Amino acid sequence: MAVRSKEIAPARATGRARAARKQPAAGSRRRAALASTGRKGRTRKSRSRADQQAAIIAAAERVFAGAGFGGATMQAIAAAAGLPKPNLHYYFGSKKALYQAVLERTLREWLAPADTIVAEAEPREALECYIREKMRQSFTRPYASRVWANELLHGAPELRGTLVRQLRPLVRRKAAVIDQWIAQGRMAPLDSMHLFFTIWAATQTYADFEVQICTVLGHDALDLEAQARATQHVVSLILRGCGLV
Amino acid sequence: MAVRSKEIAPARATGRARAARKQPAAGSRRRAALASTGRKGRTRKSRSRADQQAAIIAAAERVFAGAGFGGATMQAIAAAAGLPKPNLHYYFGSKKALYQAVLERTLREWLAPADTIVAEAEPREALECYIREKMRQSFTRPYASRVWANELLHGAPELRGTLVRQLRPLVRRKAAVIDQWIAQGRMAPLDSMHLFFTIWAATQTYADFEVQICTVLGHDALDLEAQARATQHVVSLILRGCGLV
DNA sequence: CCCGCGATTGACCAATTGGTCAAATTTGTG
DNA sequence: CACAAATTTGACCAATTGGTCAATCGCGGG
Repeated sequence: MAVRSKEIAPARATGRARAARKQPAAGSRRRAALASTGRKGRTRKSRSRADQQAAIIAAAERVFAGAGFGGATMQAIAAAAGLPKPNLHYYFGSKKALYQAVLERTLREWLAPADTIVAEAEPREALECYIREKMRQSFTRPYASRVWANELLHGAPELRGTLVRQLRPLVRRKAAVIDQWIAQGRMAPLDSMHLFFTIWAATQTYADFEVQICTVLGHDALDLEAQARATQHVVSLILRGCGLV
Repeated sequence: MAVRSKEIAPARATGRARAARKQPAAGSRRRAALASTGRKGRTRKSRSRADQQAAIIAAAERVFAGAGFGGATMQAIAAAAGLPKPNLHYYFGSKKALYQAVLERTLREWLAPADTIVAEAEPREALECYIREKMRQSFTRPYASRVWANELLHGAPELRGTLVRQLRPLVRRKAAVIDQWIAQGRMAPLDSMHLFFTIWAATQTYADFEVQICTVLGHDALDLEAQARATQHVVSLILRGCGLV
């Protein structure tokens, strides 16, 4: 039943024509953004665009976190954002592009807390601050953490480059700071890069595997008190593990 | 060659009849399994069946780990197992059932290492042994860990019940042992349940987020030496964190 | 007041997906 | 050997999915 009467509709606009049409949209988006920052006041138009994009990204983050890239549907994201599906394509072109926009936003937040780790700081204070900030992120933005975790879990096909270009150099820099502290005898000798892996794991587990933790603890969700308790546990366990009393 | 003399077979078995037809298969499967254990020797048939199922589960584990439940396709699993797609349905009925079979297998391995944590044991030795076993699992069966992680990440829709019925009681029992050790002054005071969360996180991160770790370390994969180094790091950090020198 | 352009939308594909079926083929057994 | 049950397989289907498109809407500038 393969052959049908479809042999009539041939070349029309297919393939690369789409991409060509889509790029202009992206172009004008960038233009609009520039205009809103540079010119007198953000016009209603560009503001609406930025808002719309932010709303879509927020909705997409929730849906991707809940179902993974493969399990999420543009339909579901559109519904979560309260928009018809073609709007998503209007703003982001494709599912993958939208996904990357979500990941990009996450990366920035993910890297930020490491700022506290600098050679001039006091080791104990710097690490405690870093861990607390990571814990705070896990509790306040669990969806972002889950999208990130999901991507890594599946081999990070969309951001291998980013890991190499941004995460890796950052970690090496921060690990050097810790090595310096160790050399000065200010903390126990340990593998500084692995220390980061452990801190990430110990903190993000509260976002990524929240169900497991809540189930084991017998809570419905982690209230502020439970969050404080978890934070205190992670901080003291790791600080003691680092020989920082 | 497609349409043929099929117009003869009409209303026959359709709709709910399917499920009915599939159940018998499952029934006979169980029967066969019993026969193979109870009777003289495993017959060629039942062994073949068990082998086939094991092969399918192994293939499914890889594919689910790499793409999540939503991203994995029965086609891909069939290809990975070297079988035509209908065979998967013959053995497991549906994608979800196959997924649950994979999860079930994982759970058993997941729970096993905790056996070392008993009141009679020496805290330091028991915990070290537990952590090392968890690390070993991460390195030898990363796909299983990822399937499990993926499921938790997305809210564990398929195994909430299992978490409540099996994981939770187990953890409570083991946490009680640790609390006892703490009460006896044999290790630093800390929250025993959260200690488990941290150990799980710190160990499984090497399976779940392997890409991230390899990228940061600049390795292609973690060779035996790197594995030993990671294990040593986690063991000593956590033991020191527990006040076990 | 109207014009132009970006934003919105419903209707619509082609491709893929999970799942089915009936016809073969293999296997164990009386 | 013959028969029935178990297994394998290619062809097929309905539903869903990512993505498209032409028609429309609405607002700000002339």
